[in-house]
Amino acid sequence: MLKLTKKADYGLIALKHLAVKGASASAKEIADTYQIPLPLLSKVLQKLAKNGFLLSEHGTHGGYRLARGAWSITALEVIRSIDGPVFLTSCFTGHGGCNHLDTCNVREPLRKVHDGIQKLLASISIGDMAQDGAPEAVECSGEVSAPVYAASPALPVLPSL
Amino acid sequence: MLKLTKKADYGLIALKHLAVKGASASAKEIADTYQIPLPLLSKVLQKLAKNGFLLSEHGTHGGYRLARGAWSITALEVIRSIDGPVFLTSCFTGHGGCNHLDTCNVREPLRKVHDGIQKLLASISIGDMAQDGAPEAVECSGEVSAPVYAASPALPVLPSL
DNA sequence: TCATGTAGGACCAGTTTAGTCGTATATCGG
DNA sequence: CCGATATACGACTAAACTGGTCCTACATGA
Repeated sequence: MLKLTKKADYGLIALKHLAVKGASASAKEIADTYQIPLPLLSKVLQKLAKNGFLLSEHGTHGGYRLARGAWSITALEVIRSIDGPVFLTSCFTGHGGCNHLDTCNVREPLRKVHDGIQKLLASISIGDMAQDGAPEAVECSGEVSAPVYAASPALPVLPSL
Repeated sequence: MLKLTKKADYGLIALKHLAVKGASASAKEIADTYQIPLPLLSKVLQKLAKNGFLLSEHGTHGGYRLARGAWSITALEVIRSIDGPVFLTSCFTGHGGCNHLDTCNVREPLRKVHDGIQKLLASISIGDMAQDGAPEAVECSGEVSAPVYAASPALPVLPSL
């Protein structure tokens, strides 16, 4: 089905909210604003905090705020942080999930698509989303073997795959 | 998790197999070659046949063969035919799955990613995959004919998006 | 007629998703 | 200190999806 989970969606929503606001916000505030179940959003935020995207503050006027610059957080990182590794097929899990490596005939072509999707996700940052305008970086040429993606100003370092 | 289902995977494998072989093949042949459970592959092939990608032939020497030129079948079509519509988020299902359209702040940015992925998938055809790194160790039944595609010209079908 | 093939519905176990609940803990305003 | 407000986190559940099996019906060629 190739779709994002709601958790990842919620994570992106929350991060963009914080980026736009430019200050800290409580989970409740975000949950109320976007009609997200509070306990569910809390878990997402906790995971984002644990992975270094957010700083959390307890107490009466606590909440979350961005731990890094919005431009340095990519959608790929966020999704991977919440949903785990992003794979186009189970072949790419690395731990030999594919039992017929010698016979499979679609792995290499699919890897190209896979890489393209990753680049695409890595080319959009929370900062891009926060200014709501088109990053217009998302330009996809038809040629997969030679994809030309105009990357965001500063393409951040990807965590090791 | 953003990953392809095995069914879609199997569909692509089968289509590429048929494109490379250039002749018809039975579900059993394909299933044996790639270690795919036969009944599962059968369902995928039936769906592909019903959607106009394959022609089926009953009987002793029956099987499936491509109904269209390999270069005119895109990965996007195949995946969509097997797994249903491809959506990045549930917001894009069209039938108003998203209940807070006015407040959601990530829809437009995500739509760009969504479109990019669709273009990427639409830019790869079975023909592309068939001529990719072809291991050519395909030594199935009898003849090893030079792969001849129905549609000769390299006509990269560009997405209309 | 029989082996071999497709067509397709019913069923099932395991996993994932989305979400709830309960409880512990930290911080601030009184 | 007290209590309101916040995060932290594990256990639990219902529903959906995935991957797969089983069974029957039907078509075709030798």
